[in-house]
Amino acid sequence: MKLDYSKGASPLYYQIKGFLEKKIIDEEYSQGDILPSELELQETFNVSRITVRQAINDLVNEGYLLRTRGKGTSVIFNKIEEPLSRIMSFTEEMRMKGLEPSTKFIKIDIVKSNKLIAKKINITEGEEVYKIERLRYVNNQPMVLFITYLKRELNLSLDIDQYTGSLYELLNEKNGIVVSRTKEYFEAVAVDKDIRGHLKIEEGTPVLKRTRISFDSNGNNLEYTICYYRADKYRYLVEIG
Amino acid sequence: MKLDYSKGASPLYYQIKGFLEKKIIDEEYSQGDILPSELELQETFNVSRITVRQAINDLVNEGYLLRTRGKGTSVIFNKIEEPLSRIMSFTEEMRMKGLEPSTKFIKIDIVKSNKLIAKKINITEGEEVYKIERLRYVNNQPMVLFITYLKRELNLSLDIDQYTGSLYELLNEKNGIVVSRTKEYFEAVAVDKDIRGHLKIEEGTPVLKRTRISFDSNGNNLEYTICYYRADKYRYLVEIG
DNA sequence: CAGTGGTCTAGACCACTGG
DNA sequence: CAGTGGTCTAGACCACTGG
Repeated sequence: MKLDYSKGASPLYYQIKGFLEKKIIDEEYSQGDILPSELELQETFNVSRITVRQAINDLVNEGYLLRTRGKGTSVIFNKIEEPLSRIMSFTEEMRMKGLEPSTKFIKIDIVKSNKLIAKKINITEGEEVYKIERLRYVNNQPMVLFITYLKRELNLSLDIDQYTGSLYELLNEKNGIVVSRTKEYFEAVAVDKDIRGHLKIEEGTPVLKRTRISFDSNGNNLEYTICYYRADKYRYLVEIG
Repeated sequence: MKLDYSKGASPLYYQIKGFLEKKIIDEEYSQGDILPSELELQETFNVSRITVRQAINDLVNEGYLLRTRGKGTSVIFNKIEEPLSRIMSFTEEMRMKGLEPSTKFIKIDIVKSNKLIAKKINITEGEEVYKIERLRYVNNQPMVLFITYLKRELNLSLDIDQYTGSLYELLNEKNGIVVSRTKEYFEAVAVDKDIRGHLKIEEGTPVLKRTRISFDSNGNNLEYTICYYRADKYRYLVEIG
């Protein structure tokens, strides 16, 4: 196998990683299979052992591979079928299921933070924050109401047409922010008349409440969101490990 | 700094990792701080750069550190306050909060699997499985009802006294099984009279239903558990990233 | 025993950061 | 510019696995 040594090409280990990753996803190597040994891979690609190991290490850390001394490196699972735990937006999640979500009700305001909000996004009580409310539909049925608080320093547009799609995509494009860690709480609750109205549910219908705090890659918490899901239409999937 | 070079000692990189980890947890290095450079650490410990990097890489992968070329390696967060996403049993979780859970109602049976159970733990419909029901209390209040299905091949004891503590700890001790990946669904539901009775709640009280499939390190799914949480007493925390 | 991954050394050149 | 982490080489010895 020839690697690309030209200027500007990806690092060698990265090319090897991609080569192996593709074989795993294509199931040329499938669950339980033993990969070629490090020595074989060294000879195949004509690189040093450390370079091979760097490629394999990455795949181990991403949950594809398991190394066992004396035995070899085997495939734990094939990612396409069983994705790893990651941070996914509602939009992404629905698209993965082949559904296109729409947004029916949007409000964006600048409000003074109360004690709870201030604590959640690490500002002083009373400081102004953005409050965005979005009601998201799938297949013409209300699915979830999001109430999001964001730091004022993000300098967001007050044009509601900006907020019809994924908020995470927007933050990424406009502010270069990547959400890299979240903390989420799950509760089952009864909700008030206002929220019932938005979700079109009867009194007494249980609602899944999810509260999320997000952090960017520098560890700054930037978002506090409360989500109310119609529990009869939706269940929330989390994968860990 | 002197490392332990005696026979049977931990690897050098592991000792260095522990040294750095301790300083992070003790907040000698706290959020945002820049660690000593790789060169400095090499000299401090009198090891090669690769050894230093191996220690740092582990800490990066565990979410403690962030490397930036040209700048240095900085602390993203201090684990004690904000634990990473990991798989935790109910017992562990409560102990972390300083509470000791107890188990009030236990039943273990061998039953024939229906279609759903068979699919979830990857066996043929009708094959026998263990069904374990456990009602867990905290502070003398019912908190959660677990209904767990496990593969027959695990050869479990039918002695209910075995199941008063953490099931995961038991599987680890008796069968050498480590749960390394899970898939969990969250829903808000209303529950039947039976479950309401166990949880001591009124009709109409929303309940948080959590469904979990666990996989061991070889990717075998071994457990299917349905959990009903008293939503008024409990909220479930998930951390990702 | 041969083969595997685990650990480690002593170097090298590079791209990026900040002053 | 000096200092940082990113990539890479060519070796070495080791512990563990399975036949």
